[in-house]
Amino acid sequence: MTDIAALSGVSYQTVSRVVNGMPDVADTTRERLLKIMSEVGYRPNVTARQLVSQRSSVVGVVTFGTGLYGPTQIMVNLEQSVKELGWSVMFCGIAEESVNEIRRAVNELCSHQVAGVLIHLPIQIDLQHLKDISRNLPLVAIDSDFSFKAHSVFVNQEQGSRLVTRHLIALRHVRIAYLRAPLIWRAARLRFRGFLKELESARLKPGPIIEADWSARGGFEATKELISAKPGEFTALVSANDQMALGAIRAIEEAEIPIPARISVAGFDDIPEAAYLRPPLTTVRQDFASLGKLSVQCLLDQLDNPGRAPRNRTIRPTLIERASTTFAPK
Amino acid sequence: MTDIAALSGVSYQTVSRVVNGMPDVADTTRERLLKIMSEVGYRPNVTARQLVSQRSSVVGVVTFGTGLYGPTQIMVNLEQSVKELGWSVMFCGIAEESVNEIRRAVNELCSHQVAGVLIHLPIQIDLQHLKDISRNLPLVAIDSDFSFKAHSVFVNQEQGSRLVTRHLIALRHVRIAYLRAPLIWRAARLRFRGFLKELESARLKPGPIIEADWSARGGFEATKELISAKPGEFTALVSANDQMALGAIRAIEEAEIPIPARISVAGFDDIPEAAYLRPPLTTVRQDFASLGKLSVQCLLDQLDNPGRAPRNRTIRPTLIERASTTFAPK
DNA sequence: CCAAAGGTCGTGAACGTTCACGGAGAATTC
DNA sequence: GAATTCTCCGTGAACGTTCACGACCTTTGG
Repeated sequence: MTDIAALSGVSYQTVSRVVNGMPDVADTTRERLLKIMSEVGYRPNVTARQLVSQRSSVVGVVTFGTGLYGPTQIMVNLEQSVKELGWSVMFCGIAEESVNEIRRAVNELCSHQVAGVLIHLPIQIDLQHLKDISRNLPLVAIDSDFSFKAHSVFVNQEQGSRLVTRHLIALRHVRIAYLRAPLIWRAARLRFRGFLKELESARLKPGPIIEADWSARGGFEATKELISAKPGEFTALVSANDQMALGAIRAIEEAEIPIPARISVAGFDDIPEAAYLRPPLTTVRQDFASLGKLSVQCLLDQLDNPGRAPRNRTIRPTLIERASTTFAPK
Repeated sequence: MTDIAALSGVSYQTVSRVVNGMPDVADTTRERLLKIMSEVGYRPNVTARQLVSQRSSVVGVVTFGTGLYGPTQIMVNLEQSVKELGWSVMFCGIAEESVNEIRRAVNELCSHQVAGVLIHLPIQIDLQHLKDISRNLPLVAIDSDFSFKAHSVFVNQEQGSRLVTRHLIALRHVRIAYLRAPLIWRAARLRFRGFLKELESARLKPGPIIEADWSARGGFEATKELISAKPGEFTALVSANDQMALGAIRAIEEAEIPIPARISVAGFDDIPEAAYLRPPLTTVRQDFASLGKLSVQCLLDQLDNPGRAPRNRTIRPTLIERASTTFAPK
């Protein structure tokens, strides 16, 4: 900046004014400076700016479970939403599911002077100790449980699960099995609970419950075992996500049971492939784009009026009916 | 830092030494300072450190096409590899496929004083103008074509495509159709070329060529049309990725043509679901983890010895044989 | 007992900005 | 014609670090 100033015979302050598009500078000098800057290839140093102004246009994102569809989707959409704002985003993945790792991640982001942190923590962890970390650090929890009050954006997982369960009940299914994911995962817990609750309000007993690790492979193995252990004990299977549903479908068809004629199958997530599986998968869609936008907006709100009490926003998922579910067999 | 110094009665320099784990400070004072720092919750300001030391431990990543399997996978694995280094990563997605957008992205990252840039540019763009931008900015091109010499890491897409084509030829297929992706995509072009080359070296003529947009939906539509237009003109179909292969499979089965008995199908990518499709998909696997590691390592090399001539590293994909391919029908 | 060496700590300057001022000249007002 | 306002620009200080250097005190060697 001083170089530019020297080069054009004005003071650094004037250069600063031009860079930031502030008033109080003659049009002629402004254009002259702009020209020189683009010739030299001047790039303002955001780092120095942050240092002195004590403000930042970078938001930190901490995520876990990248590799899974949901977390990845969230990551990508957050980046998108932040970019639309003209800000930058700094990611910090965590390796293991420990409080210390999270603390480390938040600390790292704070060291980089981020304006705020978006944190997506899909697993159950005792977060009491995080409370002090977040003291006067703007923070938005995305679809995560925090033991203390924090601004948050949720997808109503339970509601989504109820939708799909209700759909099957409406199709006169009575014995509905559930393929759940490990309950340390928040989404796994809530989806499972929604399933149970909806059954209860229809005065139905849950069918057999099995568990796998979100993957197609896991869903395949678990379902295969279920079929050989308790054949004919259910007419529908709800899976906690689409990948496991895919594995389940494969296991069921290997046992030569027709889908959906004898067994209906439903998933959760609406991965892009879901419509082209065979049969096309009935599932629940979460609007990740809105989730991203809402989260960023929530963070911005917090930056504008810091004192405000934590607010929750919730996104309702929608049921996508396809051919993998039909009326219960007689 | 000055606060810590005042609090413990030493100079800021001593505090700095403790923070950075440098020698020349007595064990007693070191422990005392460490204690005070953890009590107060002191976090070093990376921003200020960067400013004065003119060094940075942040690498920038610019990507395009998030949402697709490959780009997303690369993004996630890069984050992982950078983290293992103890560094941080700043992402910068680009909205449209223009040179200006890319320039903007690189500029933004430079403004943030990143140590170097990893750039994954899966589409064909005239990058002449980028040359000046990258002047003495360490840069690694990931599976991207740069018109000027840059350090790069590639996946041998062509080779992968040849592998799968050779596999089908070995199964005595003679009329092999190809479902390609739009040729502005680098991977689409190379995979298609590999297909053609392998056929040529076996003195075979390519079967019908169709095109779609990487998606299951696109693959479905294109294949459906192909079947109705030219029924029986091919005994195998190679797809440029797994999602399109999935769509193709669905279209073929809707036409009641058995897979692989009458038509063999192969994909590319080995998405986690590929093994659980029906039939399980023969495909080509790219090792994204290695790609990430190699890229970061390449960037580091460049930081250590700046003057060195650009080097290329290549990753060989591997063929994954599954049940969707078999001998050509008589 | 003195000089050299080693261990421990402090001082001033710099990094590239922004912020709160203040000042010179031109234009306007009464 | 003097006082006021407005337009444009510059100065000093600060942000939280690191770096190069120097100073003091203790130990070691002859």
